[in-house]
Amino acid sequence: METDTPIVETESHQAADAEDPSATTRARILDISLELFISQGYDKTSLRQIAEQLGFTKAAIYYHFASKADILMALHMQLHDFGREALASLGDDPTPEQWARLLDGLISRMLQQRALFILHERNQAAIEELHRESGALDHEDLQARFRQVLSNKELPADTRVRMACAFGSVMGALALAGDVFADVPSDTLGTMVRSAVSALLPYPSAD
Amino acid sequence: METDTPIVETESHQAADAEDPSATTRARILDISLELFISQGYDKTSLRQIAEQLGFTKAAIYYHFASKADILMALHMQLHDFGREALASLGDDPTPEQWARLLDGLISRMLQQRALFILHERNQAAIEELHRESGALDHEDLQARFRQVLSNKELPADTRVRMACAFGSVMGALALAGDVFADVPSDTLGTMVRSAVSALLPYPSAD
DNA sequence: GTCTATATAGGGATAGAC
DNA sequence: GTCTATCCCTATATAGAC
Repeated sequence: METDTPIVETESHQAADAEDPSATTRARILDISLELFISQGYDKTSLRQIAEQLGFTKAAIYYHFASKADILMALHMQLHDFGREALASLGDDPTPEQWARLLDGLISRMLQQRALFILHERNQAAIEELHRESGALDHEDLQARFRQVLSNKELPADTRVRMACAFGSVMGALALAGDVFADVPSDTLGTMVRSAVSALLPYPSAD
Repeated sequence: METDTPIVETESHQAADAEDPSATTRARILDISLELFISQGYDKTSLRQIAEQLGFTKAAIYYHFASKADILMALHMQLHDFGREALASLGDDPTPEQWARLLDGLISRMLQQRALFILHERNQAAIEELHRESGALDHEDLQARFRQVLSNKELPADTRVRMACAFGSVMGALALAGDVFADVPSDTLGTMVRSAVSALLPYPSAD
């Protein structure tokens, strides 16, 4: 399956400086879970299986996470933080120009974090359930924000569709990076996708 | 969730002329399953739940399908047939021009059948497992064919990336049709997506 | 063709020893 | 922080009545 390029990067080690063993274990759990959740799906992945790859048993995981859903939530939050930060620069109804610039600036970091995006694409149902159960905590969600931007009726329909296509282009390339595009260096791929985005949303770049 | 536009169209009623009750029930099972597999995911959807919506019980489903996986397989085959037919016109290593034309001709039918595409996007893991277990029966798979086309090293990398972006654009619009783009008529949406594809792969259309 | 009842298995989660 | 043992629940699938 993923024999060529590893999809999973090292996780952002939360608040751990270097040697905190518990944080390291936590990160290992997230790493392995991310990989399994992508390749097998969240539901088909059992805690027993995760524990097996870690080298210890199912129950040990409960020391680090309250539940299986909690692991998914932690991974979800990594993407959420990524998106929150990215969308912060956008107003309530961004212009397609702003949208193009946003994608342009994000692409290389999206490529680095592509496992998180693929996780979401392939486990939307599980993540939606997560939201339902958590009640919308403080959870102004990324996806909701995303839909809001693309729903903006101030913009002509064809522009909104182009914005969706631009995002779809990025996701399409992302999904194939390290697989069909394993031969293309990440930087190069980023440049090419940026070119595609500007072909879809042809606005002059000011600076 | 899907309160606005129903994602699921009426299924192709296999070999049933009109009144064959068993074929109708079969189609109903597929309809309901498709809807549930998309909204909840394949794994989280139980046969009990499907039967509930049908108005009878779990065991009755086994009269029409040998297993739960069989239902997914039937749905998968609908997309497979769609794709087989579509890709038939392509040679082994199509030019980007042929690719653009293919997408162009396919978009409106893809929009009609978008539930099948979304099913695949959101249940890739389950479908891959299906393939593993079925052994590759006669199964020259759609996805493999797809990767093959985009892996063609005869083409420059940027062209291949553009082809992937074009497909991603279609999928991106597809995923949002009836949701964010519920206000855009299907025909109009199709036209806009076609325009996006030709912006990504700008080749003159001959006929 | 649809039902009830049941066999069987596996997963999530908890308790408590070390 | 990791282990064993166990509880409880739900799911697939089968057998057999109607």
